[in-house]
Order: sequence, then structure tokens, then C-alpha cells
Amino acid sequence: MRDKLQQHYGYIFEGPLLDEIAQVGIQKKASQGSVIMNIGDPISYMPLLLEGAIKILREDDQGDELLLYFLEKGDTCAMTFSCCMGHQKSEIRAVAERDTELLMVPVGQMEVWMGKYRSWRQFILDSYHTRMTELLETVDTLAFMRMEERLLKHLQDKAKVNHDDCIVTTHQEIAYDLNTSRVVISRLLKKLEKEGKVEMHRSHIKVVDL
Amino acid sequence: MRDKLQQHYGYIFEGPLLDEIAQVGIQKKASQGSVIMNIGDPISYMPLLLEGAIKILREDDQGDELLLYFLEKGDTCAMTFSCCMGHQKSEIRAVAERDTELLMVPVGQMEVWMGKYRSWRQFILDSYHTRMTELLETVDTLAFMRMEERLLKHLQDKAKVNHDDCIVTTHQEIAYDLNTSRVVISRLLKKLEKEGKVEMHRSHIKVVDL
DNA sequence: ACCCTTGTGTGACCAAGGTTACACCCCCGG
DNA sequence: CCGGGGGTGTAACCTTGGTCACACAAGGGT
Repeated sequence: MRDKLQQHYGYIFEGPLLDEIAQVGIQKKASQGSVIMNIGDPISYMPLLLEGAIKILREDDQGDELLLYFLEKGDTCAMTFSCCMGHQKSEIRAVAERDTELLMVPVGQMEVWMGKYRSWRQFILDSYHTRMTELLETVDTLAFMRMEERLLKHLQDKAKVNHDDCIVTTHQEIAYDLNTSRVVISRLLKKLEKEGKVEMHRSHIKVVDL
Repeated sequence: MRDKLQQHYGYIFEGPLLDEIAQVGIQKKASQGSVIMNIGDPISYMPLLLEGAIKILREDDQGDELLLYFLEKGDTCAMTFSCCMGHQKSEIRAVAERDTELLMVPVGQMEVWMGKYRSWRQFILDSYHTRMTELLETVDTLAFMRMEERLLKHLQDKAKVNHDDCIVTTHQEIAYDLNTSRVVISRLLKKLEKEGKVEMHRSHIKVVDL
């Protein structure tokens, strides 16, 4: 575990901080599809990604879902800081996009390290910046793109985050992520296939146009 | 100016920091409708709002606009920090919603105060948190609400930020903010009027249902 | 080999909202 | 007092995407 910490965070944090993280951090594994954090959950730990990928979802009161963005190793969930300061409850859902290893740090440490380590402050600010940018991109997507473009972008993003141009999923799953219906996704996928941008097979899709 | 600083930021920042801010800050006035910061602008100052209100807009490459949120006195533009760390260029446009007074702080100071003042760090994190929450709300609006609801929400938000249930604007302006067309806004406003939620007059709208 | 579950394809239809075109009204300036 | 520009109302039409219904196909278990 210390290896992976060193590997993904070694160039960000100074030695003593890495030691502290390793000391207080609780290792956790999440298998693909499992819910790591749900909307309304109280937040007591902040996750650092060591391995794998996570997708962050938003849900409204009718249960409609929307994918916000993916997190990869080296990332953390800036939303969590946010929540530590505010309502203390999660505003989002985090689901393991594939098998994932996390290091859970008690939120109390955040404050302490904030005063103690310059690199931690920088890390927090960087995370906020990255997350802000991702959220902005999400807004752009929703505001300015049509469903067909959103779909293609989603497939490309998903391929990137899994390092595999072959996406194992169903039309229904995609429909949930994009907050639309299965029929619409089937329709548009067909269109994208005719345009030569994807290849469809049962339960998996190959993205040609990456 | 020092009065307003004390008034709106006095309870956040300690005395010495207030002094420093007053010392290096450049006072600036922006009259209603003027562009305070544009997309692509290099960022060298961070604005603190002393008086008035600002609206933050996003634009795509086709020139389509979308209002992200409003800022009021006591707020700052978290996007600006973001930009200070990243591309150095503004990702958004800021327009004075009404006559506004700003205090422009050189971005170099941010780093310095970050190490020096605990209250400044807290302020920056709080700002990020608030902005994050607002952006999330924007996403919700786009993803889950229909145009009629978005319109009503927009009018209510605008009324709040201007402390006036009577909104001076045109249908075209609203259409720009919501990234739709004037015709659609006229149509929906008529509907809202019939439902007793607003009253329409030439060049101004009264929000009944606040 | 048969069923059953899960995943897909498709036609028909509907609703929201975008587009075009044009009439009209208010108000201000000459 | 009349001409013109900005603001608004509305009909007609189109496109996108959401809904419903149902057929069919692939693969796994018994």
C-alpha cells in the first residue's frame, strides 16, 4: 500500500506527510459497481484513490440520475472537502467504475495537515481546481450539446478512464448515466454505428473514433 | 472603502489581514451591464465584492451563452483562484448585474496570505465550497428541470439578488441567460402569468411567487 | 432441446422547445 | 405629430428526444 501511495502521490507530498497518511489511512477495496458513498451519507473519511476509477453521480428527488465525472488514481473527491465544511452529508454518489483501491483518511486530519503541510494545501486547491473544471465541462455538455454528441463523448470518456476502447455495458446503463431512456440510446448508438464511430456487440461497445 | 471592507469582511478576516487588503487592493467600480472580466482574459487580480452583484456566464465556441450563478457582496469569484493555478486565463465572463464596487487584489497576494492567515485559507475554501454548490445546482437545473421551471427559478434568483421583486429586463436578455430563444421565453412567461406566478409589463416583470 | 432472463431493434406517437415570419404596440426623437 | 426602433404576441411548422408496445435474439440453466 505504501508503494502505491509513494507511486501516485510521492511527487505531490513530502515524506513526512506520506508517512502520516500511511499511518492514519485505512485501506479499502471496492469492487466494480459497488457504491462507495451515497447521497445523504455522513462524511467521516476522505478517499484518496490508489488504483482503479470511480464515477460520481448526482440524483434529483425523483430518482433521476446524472453522471458528473470520473475520478482516477491520484485524484480525490473535492466534493468531500466541500461536505466536510458544509452540511456534512454527501451531495453525490460515488460508484466504483472498476475494481478500486482507496485510502480513507479521517476528515479531522484535513484541518491539521492544512496548517502543517504546504503540499497538502496545494493538493486541496489543485483538486478543487480540477473538479471545478470538470463540473464546468459537465455544464457545457448539458447546456450546449445534443444527446448524440453527449453519448459519443460519454463513450470516449469511459474508454479513456478504463484504458480500453471496448466498453462493457448495456444501453440501459448508459441511459441512466445520461439521464435519458434506453430506447433513445439504442437509437442513437445505431446512428453512431452507421457513421462508423462505434461498433456494437451484445453487452459491449467498441469505440472507433477516439 | 475601508468601511465597506470592515462591514462585509470584518467578521471573516482578522485586523492585520484587513489592513493588508486595504493597502494592496485597488478599488474599482463597474456600472450595470459592463463586462468585468471576459472569457480568455488573463487574470492578474482577484475581485472581492464590496457592493452590488455580478452574474457569471459561460459561453461555447458558437457564442451560445449560459448564466452560471450570481455573486453578491462578501462573495468572491472562486473561478479566479482556479485560473490563477491553471491556465491563467478566464474560463468565464463576469458582468455587473447592477452597479457594483470591487476591490481588486493582485493574485500574487493569494499565495502569501495563504501561508500567513488562517482566516484567508478558510475564506478560500469556503468560497470554493459555495461555488461548487452553486455549480452543482446549475447542473441540477440543466439536467432535471424543464424550461418553464428554469425560467421561474431564474426570475426568483434575479429578484433575490437585486432585492427587488420587480425585474427590469427584456425577454431577449432572459433568453440569452438561459440559452434559448426570445419566442420561447415570451411563450412561457405568458403561461406563468396565467398561472398567477408573475406579472408582465413592458421591460419589467414582477415576480409574485417568491 | 427448451425455457427464461436479459439485452436490443423498431415503429408509432407525443411533448417540449427551437425557428420563421409577421403584426402590433409603446415610446422617443425630430 | 409622425416615423422608426426596440419590445412583445402569436401562428405555423420542424426537430429532438421521451414513451409505449412489442418482436426478437443471445446465452445460460435445467
